Amino acid sequence: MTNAPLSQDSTLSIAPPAAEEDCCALHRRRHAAGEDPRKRDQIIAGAWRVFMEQGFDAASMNSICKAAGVSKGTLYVYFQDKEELFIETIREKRLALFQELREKLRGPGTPAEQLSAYGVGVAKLLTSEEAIRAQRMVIGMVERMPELGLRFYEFGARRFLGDLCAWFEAEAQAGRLKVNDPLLAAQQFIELSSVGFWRKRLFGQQPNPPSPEEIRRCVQEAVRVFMAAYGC
Amino acid sequence: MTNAPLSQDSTLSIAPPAAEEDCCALHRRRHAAGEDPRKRDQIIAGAWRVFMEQGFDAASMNSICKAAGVSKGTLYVYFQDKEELFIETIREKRLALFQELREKLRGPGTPAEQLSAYGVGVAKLLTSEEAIRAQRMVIGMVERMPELGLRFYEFGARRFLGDLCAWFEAEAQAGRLKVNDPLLAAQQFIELSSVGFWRKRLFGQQPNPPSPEEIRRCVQEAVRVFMAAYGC
Amino acid sequence: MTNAPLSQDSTLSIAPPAAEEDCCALHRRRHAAGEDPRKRDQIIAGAWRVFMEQGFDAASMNSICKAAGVSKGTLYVYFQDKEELFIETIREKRLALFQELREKLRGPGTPAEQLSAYGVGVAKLLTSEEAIRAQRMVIGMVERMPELGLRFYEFGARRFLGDLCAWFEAEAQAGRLKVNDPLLAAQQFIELSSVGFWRKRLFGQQPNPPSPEEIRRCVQEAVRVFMAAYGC
Amino acid sequence: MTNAPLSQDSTLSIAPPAAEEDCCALHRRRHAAGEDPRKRDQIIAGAWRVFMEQGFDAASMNSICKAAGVSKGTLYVYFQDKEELFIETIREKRLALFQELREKLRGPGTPAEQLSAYGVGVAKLLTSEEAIRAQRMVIGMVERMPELGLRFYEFGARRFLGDLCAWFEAEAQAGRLKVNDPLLAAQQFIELSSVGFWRKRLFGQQPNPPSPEEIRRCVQEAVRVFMAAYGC
DNA sequence: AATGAATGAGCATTCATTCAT
DNA sequence: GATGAATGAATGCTCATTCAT
Repeated sequence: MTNAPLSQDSTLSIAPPAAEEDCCALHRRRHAAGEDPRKRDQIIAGAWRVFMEQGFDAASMNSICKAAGVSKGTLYVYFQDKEELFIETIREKRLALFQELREKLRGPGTPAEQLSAYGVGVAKLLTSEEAIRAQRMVIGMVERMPELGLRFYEFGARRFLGDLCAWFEAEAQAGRLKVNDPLLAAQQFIELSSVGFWRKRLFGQQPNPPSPEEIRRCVQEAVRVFMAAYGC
Repeated sequence: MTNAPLSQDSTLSIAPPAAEEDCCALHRRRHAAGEDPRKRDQIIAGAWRVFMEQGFDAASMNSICKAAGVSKGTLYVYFQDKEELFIETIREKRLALFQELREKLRGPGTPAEQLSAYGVGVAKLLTSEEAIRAQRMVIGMVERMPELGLRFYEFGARRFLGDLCAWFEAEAQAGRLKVNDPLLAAQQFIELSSVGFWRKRLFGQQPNPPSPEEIRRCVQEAVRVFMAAYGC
Repeated sequence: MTNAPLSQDSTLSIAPPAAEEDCCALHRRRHAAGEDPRKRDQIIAGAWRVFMEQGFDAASMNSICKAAGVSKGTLYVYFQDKEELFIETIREKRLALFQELREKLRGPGTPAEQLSAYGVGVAKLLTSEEAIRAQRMVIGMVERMPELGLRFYEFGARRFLGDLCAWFEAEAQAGRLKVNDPLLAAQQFIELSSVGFWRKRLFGQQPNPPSPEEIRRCVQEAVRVFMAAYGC
Repeated sequence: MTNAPLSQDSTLSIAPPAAEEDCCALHRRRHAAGEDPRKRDQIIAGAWRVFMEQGFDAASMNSICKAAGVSKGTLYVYFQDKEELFIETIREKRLALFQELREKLRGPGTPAEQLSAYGVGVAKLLTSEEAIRAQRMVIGMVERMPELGLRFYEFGARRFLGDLCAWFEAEAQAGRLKVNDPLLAAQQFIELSSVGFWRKRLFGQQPNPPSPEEIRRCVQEAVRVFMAAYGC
């Protein structure tokens, strides 16, 4: 039923680009039930807004309909039930959030510079308003929907750790870093990069994302500490 | 109607002042409505069990009554509504959880040894089953009950950071460590100590608390990294 | 959950006898949840009115609540769901309807007279407004609730057939009737007694129960036919 | 809006006069909206299948569309609403079921033989799976759709009774039977012929139609009883 | 003071019907 | 003329809260 035609996983755009419109118009005048990607995105966008503000249980399907601008019937054509809607909403959000980050390690500069760029990316991402909201919801639902937590972690944190890990191994082999346990090092670096911010944000302690300057400073210190321990 | 007598948020004393206590005990066996601390604890214990297993919304007041072994009427004498019961339950749990930790830094040994002991304590605490469940619930409810998150952080993380921070300042002044920004250093050390575990546990990625051995290893590395960056 | 205190299936009395009232009042002031037979009867009475007029599906639980003068919550304490309420309603009605009949065969008079009295009883019963409504509902639900039909037949028709059958056997042995297949004879006699009426009433062809005179005439003919075939 | 082509059944026919029909057939292959009898039959066939299995309320228009292989729009062109579709479906089924029977009384043989043949026909018909399902549905809906019950009885039972009645009158006049009240006699004979079976089948007590042998035996006894009472 | 039966607003979900394509 | 996506009123049911006992 689910995530049909989101080819690039990045367009949450509600106003569809004209080009695609034309293309569709050419091939078929009307979408099959539950198959119009534009409508699906519209529902997900509304659901996201409501879930984000009220959480899974407090969000009523009625509010979601209103927020999405579709009728209940339509909503239930696209998603079997509230749970599926939630899971899919989180999935789309996760995809949208995690898309951009992964290339930073391939950038130019010294290891410290590359690390720094990556650290800033991670810190910015993890503490962005949307990511925090998504993570809060997922964490809050882990007991009742364990799969959701697994997937979220798997496709978020795990992936970054993998990238970073591989990069550490390469750097170590090239003799530019001294890393025995690259996974541990990767985890350490990620924790250091968002030091304090993530936790604070999760608990609502800091209502707004940290400023770029705060992040920069934090990551700079993270790199300093990290290089002190692992640099040659 | 939070009839808790906790004036400074640190005393968990539920028992009413001695004078009244005595008087009561002497003159009548029976407590005023909603004033029997034993019954209050009993309710909180039941509520904690149910909330922990089902979360705030999915937990029904009925189950809580059953779990606590009291009637609905009684429950509503002690707590105004579900929300208050939840907040108080979390509060008690937080107090219970955070009680033990704070003395570790005053222990004997080199700075590295003291740090190590403290790191193990923090990591063990933060990833214990009860703490994880409590944190998940709090995080999941932050949007709807921001106060709850604030307090939880304030009286948990913040406090440890404060202790650690003060300790760093002292060690720096004594010339045993080189710490410019003790708060940042404290945050870094705490993140390093529970590296990876906390996040994983929150997301249900790791169903059981890390073993003492895992924690030991993780903290050892944390101390190593930390000392490399901040040691003299 | 269901039919608590109906020990002998005979008391459908909605207005409880004063004696019982007193007794209850003496032993406990209040009934357990879902255990007050007066309230149960009240709900069943309301449900019967609504089901009778609209049928199972068209009857809404809301209407039933209103008709019964109880809240939805209460209703759902006494009956697990709509289906159970329906089944129990039908059961009570069946018991109430079928209670009176069975003694007629033991009455005085010639076999023809006894038969006649019984035939009138059966015909009157089967075509009474309440019986017709109950039978219509049961028949209409047989596909979805086969048990219901089975029980209804089992405890209604089957029982009468059994009585009649036994009576025929006795009469045959006493040499007053010539009956080879007493079950068939019993069925024949019952069909003859309500000849045409039952079917007509079921299909709504005859809005009111047949008059006593009509019944008398019909049964008289039934007895005549029957005695012509089975009399000595 | 019942555009059925059933000329005799009391002329519900809204269908246009033959002339226009021809004209249409000649000039264009396409029927006016809701006028293609093949499509109408197709819908009725699908509706019958679904109604038969689920009953009026539980059957959804969606399932019926699927079963009939037409779209909802089309369905609603042919039938104003669910109720009308149901009524028409029942009507067609009634016609189909009752079509075959009426000639049996004109067959050869003694009165007893003719009666026997007719009785077998009636018993077989009334207890056939399709007839039982149809009758159950009609009976279950009588309260909400009284017309439906009236018509069903009128064009089913009533008709047979009429035939049989006329036959009895003829036989009586010919001196072959002694019948005072031919209508009563007809009802008696019909009840005797399906003795027990009809009721049992209606209540789901007997999941399959009675075997030919069972029917034969039952009718044989019916004829015996009947002739004992009415034969010369 | 304690109880738990009763309440009814609120929920997720279904489905007969309409109407733009 | 046919389609089937969209609608939203209506349903069965739950559960936080109240209050008579």
